[in-house]
Formats: sequence, structure tokens, C-alpha cells
Amino acid sequence: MDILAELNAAQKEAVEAINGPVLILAGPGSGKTRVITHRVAYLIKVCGVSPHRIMAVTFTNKAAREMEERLNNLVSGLVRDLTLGTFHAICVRFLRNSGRAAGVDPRFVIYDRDDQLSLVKHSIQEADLDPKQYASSAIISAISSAKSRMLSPPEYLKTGRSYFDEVVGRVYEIYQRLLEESNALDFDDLLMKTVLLFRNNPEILARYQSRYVHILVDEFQDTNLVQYELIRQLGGKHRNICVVGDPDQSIYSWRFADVRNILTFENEYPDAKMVVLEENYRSTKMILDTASHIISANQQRKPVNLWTQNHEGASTVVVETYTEQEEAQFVVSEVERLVGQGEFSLGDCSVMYRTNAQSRVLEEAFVRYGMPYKLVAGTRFYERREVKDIIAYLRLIQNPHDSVSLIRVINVPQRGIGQQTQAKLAGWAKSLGVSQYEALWSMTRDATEDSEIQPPFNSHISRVLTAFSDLMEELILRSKELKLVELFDLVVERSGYKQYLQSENNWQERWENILELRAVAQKEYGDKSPAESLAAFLEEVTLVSDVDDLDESESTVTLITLHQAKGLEFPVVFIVGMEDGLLPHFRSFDDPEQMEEERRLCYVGVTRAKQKVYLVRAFRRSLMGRSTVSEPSRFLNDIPKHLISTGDWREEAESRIVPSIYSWNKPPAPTPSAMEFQAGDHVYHAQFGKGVVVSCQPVKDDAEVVIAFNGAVKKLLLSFANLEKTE
DNA sequence: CGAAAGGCTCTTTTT
DNA sequence: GAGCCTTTCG
Repeated sequence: MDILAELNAAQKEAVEAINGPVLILAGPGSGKTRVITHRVAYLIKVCGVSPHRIMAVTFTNKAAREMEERLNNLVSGLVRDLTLGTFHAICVRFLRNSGRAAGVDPRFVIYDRDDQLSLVKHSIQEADLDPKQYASSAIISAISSAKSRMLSPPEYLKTGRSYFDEVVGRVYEIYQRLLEESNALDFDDLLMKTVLLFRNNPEILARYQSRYVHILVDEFQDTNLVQYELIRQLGGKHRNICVVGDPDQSIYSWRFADVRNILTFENEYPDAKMVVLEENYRSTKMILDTASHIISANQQRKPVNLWTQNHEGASTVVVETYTEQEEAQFVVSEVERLVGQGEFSLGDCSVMYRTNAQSRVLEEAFVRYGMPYKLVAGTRFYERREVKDIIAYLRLIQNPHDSVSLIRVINVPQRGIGQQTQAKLAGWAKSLGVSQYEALWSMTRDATEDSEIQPPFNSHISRVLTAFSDLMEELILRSKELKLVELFDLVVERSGYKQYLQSENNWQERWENILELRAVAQKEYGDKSPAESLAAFLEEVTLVSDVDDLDESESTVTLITLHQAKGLEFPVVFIVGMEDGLLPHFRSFDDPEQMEEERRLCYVGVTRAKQKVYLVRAFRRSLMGRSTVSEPSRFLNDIPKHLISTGDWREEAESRIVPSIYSWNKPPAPTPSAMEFQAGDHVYHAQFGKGVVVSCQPVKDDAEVVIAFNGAVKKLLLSFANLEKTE
């Protein structure tokens, strides 16, 4: 197979330029992914470069997986040795292997946003600051910003000028100390510690530098300073660095990504070859034209000339509805129409929005119509309470010093270890200069007699604490001989979590989640021992993003935020909430740079579409419970009239929908009796297949059934679900 | 100590 | 409108 055969001239150029730095500016739909995969394949197959010497950085794990798949088709078998993944995943590998030199214990756990939040709250308390006065999220963001610039707490304090900087500096200092005591790294640490490791250990860096002859970075416009530095370090020897990006799609500046990295790259590597990919293979002329008009209004950009050989296509549809409920109804009914005409399938359709909160009303509409959909994110699976609880137990086994996890589960299920006791324990551990777990553990030994500081607990509390310590010791001990899944089961069993869950409400659903987590452990790590798989499993569950789990082959409508949609494509795209205040978001109003980013976000959304774009807005929308009236998004003004079709959808849609099988207002008769179905009944659903009824509750003159289908739990309205009993 | 209830506050986007 | 925190009572 000729690797260059199916590429256009510019793409070929980008693939063949293997010596020296390369900057590829790739417009949406210009075959960027194709270029990267083919370039890697070309290096391996044509140039004979060992995959071991190639590193490819992607923005999401999903992108990495897809690339691996595609590569397997081009150069089967050789892909194993490739260093392929997100910056974060790759840094984890470096730190596990070589982190000791930077003072990183290789058994570290990774703290996600949630863990950060709880740690920052503790830090604020420990700094004797009023937690009500400082938003933890703002402080996290400031700390993250500091780490993106690789400033340590003292360095940060030195550069700070405002009182807020001072506060952040103090919290940062404590926060970092607590992280270290817990042997934990947050997302930013993964990057920063790696760069510091290389900076302070030239011999280690030299090893990696020699190894990586070729480095590729995707979505370069969304890299931050640390990531740039890491690439600079690793590429320092061979200088074969290939970065691919599109300044018009830079939408992560709030995460301290900096488009200027592209400029810096050009300046730092003046010999860099620049390749511009302008031919779009994805969208119709109409869509591309619409998108170009939207993005052209940005001041801070270089003009680009996107073009396509694709056909003209349909006009962009702009629609106004009265409320957000009506907006959702429009989307559902329009999807129904498109699918009914046979032109598109459900899986072809996507609905994109600025904020996660917007998904709820949409979901309600989809549920009401019994139309299958998948929500990317929502309450993210790994952020569910029960899932995090079990993960916390596993983390503690891996690393007992992890204080955030300890605090999370020490009293879940309730063991009579309340706040008072926990505070005493924390204080006591601090005075001993050991982690809380060590303090606990020392109580189980009689060594305390010769200790200066006696445990400050009465005998009852002591017994309860010792019992917990014994439990963890048992789990840690058993973890050495069991398989990962067996350990998982043991944790759920011995911690009393299963029993505890059964006393909670909607425990079935939550139990399902635990089983799903178990399935991940089972699937990926089968019967491996925890020694070889626990760390990998814990990493996976912390570093996954929501798009990672998106399966586009499934035939359901996709609900997704504009940010998450980057890098995806759909035949049909609905962008909802096209209102000033939402898109652009009002938080960006007073900052021209942020406003330009909002515009890019809109551009990203439109350019996801292959065939059809709908820009939908609601006249009235409730935000935070309050009903507000809003103006159409200013971005709509930049689309010339001749590209738009409007028309009164309402009249048309009503005449179409109401008498048909779907009804907006009343469920059609006959309404099946709620009594017909009970928990445990086996049922069949035309779309979802076989399932088991979890619960069935009457609502108004209908009933809401929760059904566990293979792999997914769905809430359906009985009158629409059209269920068949199968037993 | 813990469960329940009421009151408070925000809501952008996420590896 | 929901989640988070505090208060109150058993």
C-alpha cells in the first residue's frame, strides 16, 4: 500500500518533510488527522524509523486510540512501541519510570478537579482564611495558572502584587505541601514535574532526547507553556518536531493554553517548514461559507482561504423559538423529520451547546419522545459519588498516604468517625509529623506507650479508628495476592459499601454504576494482579475525558458541548442557545480576547457539520431559575442573508408532528397502566433491545420506567417506550 | 454522631 | 433549580 497515494499535494508535503521542524496549519476538515497518521506510517514504513523512537501527542485519549487504530491498518503490528497519548498520559509514564530523580514517588496517585477542590478547601482552612470569602474554584484556577508558568509557591509569592495574589500564594504553599504529603499529583503537576525532572537531570533528559527522533503534536494551538517547554526539551537533540494546529480553533485559553505558542515556535525554529492545509473535505460550500463569515469578524487573526470541491449543499437554517423547551422540541421534531425522510440516521445528528446546563432541557425532550440519545458528560461517570468512593478505597490501597481519599471514605459507610474525630486525627497526625494513615496505624501498635504524644481519643473512638485501620491493612495485605477484580469485590464487600448502598435511595442505579466500574476493571485488566494493574486502572479512571467514551457508530443523537465537539464531525449539527449571553457567554463580554474565543467556539461548532447546520435560539430562557429575555447572538449578524433560510418552523412542525405518533402536550391514549410493569420484569424495547425494569412510577396520567438495558440504564416514559414483556 | 431540614450561593468551557 | 453548607434535633 502506497502511503502517499491518497494525499493531496499539501498533505504529501507535510508527510514527507521529515527532517527538521515543521509547522502545519490545518483548517477544519482539511485531513489533519490523516496527515498525522500517514506521517507516522511513512516514518515507520518508508524511512525505517523504529516506532520506539516516535512520540505522538494527541488532545484526547480518544484521538490517541483512533490514531492507533488507523495506524494499525497502515502498518500493522508495529504500533505497540509508539509513545502515543495525551500530554498528561505521556508524562505519567515518564514520572512512573524516572520520577524519583525529581522527588516523585512512583506510586503517586493523580488528583482530579474534585480532589483538588477538597484539598484547596482544607488549605484555605489551614491558612486561617475565611473559606466563604475566597472561591475555591478561583484559587484552583490561579494555582493552575502558576503551575502553567512553572512558578513554585515562593516564586509565585514574589511575583504577586495584589492582595488576592498574596492569598493564593499562601494557599498554594499549603496546597502543595498537602499534595506532597499525600504523594499525589494534580493534572498540572504531571506536566510541571516532568519538565522540572528534565531540567534538573540533564542525563535523564539526554536519554529521552536521544530516543525521540521524531515528535508530533496535534492541536498545538491548545497547548500551554509547560507543554511547549516539554516539547522543546524532548526535541532538543533531533529537532524533528512536527506541530499541527489551527489558530482559529483555539478555545482553551481559560485553561492557560496559549495560541502564541505557534508564533513562538516560528521564532524559535526559523528554519521550520510551514505547510498550510486549506482544502476542506468535510463540509458543503454553504457550511464553509457560513463558518468563514463568522470567523472573519475576528480582528486578531491571519486571513485563511478555505475552499472545498464539495457541492453547494443546503442553506444554514436559523430558527427562533419562544422558550428553551420549545427549542428542544424543535430539535427533536426536526431530527424526527430528517430521519423520517430517510436521508439521515439518528447517529448522523448532533446537538451542541455552550454550557452543560443546557443539556437538561434537551434531554427531557428526548426522553419524552422516546428518541434515543447519548449525552457526552452530564454527570460524568467517574465523578459519581459511589464511583469515586470505591476509587478512593482502591487509591488508599495503592497509596495509604492519600489524605483526600482517606477523608473521603473514613466514614463512608458511617463508622461513627465524625467531623470532630476527623479534625482531631488530622491535628494529631500533624503534630506527629506523619500522614493521617500512619497516625491511625500507629494506634494499632502498642508502640504508643513510648510516644511523647498520646492519641487524643477516648476508648470507644479508639476502637472505631483501629477497626478502620485494620480494615485497610487487611485490604492492603490481600491486594498482594488477589487479582484486581477480586480486590475490587473484596473492597466493596469488606468496607460494607454494598450494604450501605442498599439503605440509600435509588441504590439500584448507583449499584449499577459500581458494576460498570467493575466492568472496566474486568475488561481492561482482567485477571492481572493489582501490583501490575492497580496504578494503571486508577490512572485510566482519572485521566479519561468524556469524549473518550463516545462511540459514534452507535445510532443515537449526540448531545455535546462545543468544547468537547472539537475534532469530531457530524452530518447534521444543531447549535442551540444562539443568544447573546450564552454564545457569546456574558462572562466574556468585557474582554475582547475572550469574545474572539467565543467566536472561535461558534466557528468550531459550525465546521463540525458535513451536510446541514441549524442555528437555534430561544427568545425566553430560564437561567438559574430566573426567566430572562435575550437578544439573538451577535454572531448571527455576520452571516450574510443569502446563506440563511428561516421560515416559520412552528406552523409547519405543528402540522407535521401533533397528529402523528409524537405529541408535545398530551401522551396519546391508550396509556398503559403503570401497574403493568414492576421491578424485575424482563422487557423488550425496539431501539435498546432487551432490558430489566428497575423501577416504575406513576407520573400524571403516565408512568416513568427505569430500565437497565445491556450496558445502559434509561429512563423512559411508558406511553412512548412501547415496551413488550418478554417473560 | 448523624439525619433532616432549611438557607445560602452560584453556574463556562475540562486534560 | 441544584448542590452545598449550616443548623437543629434526636
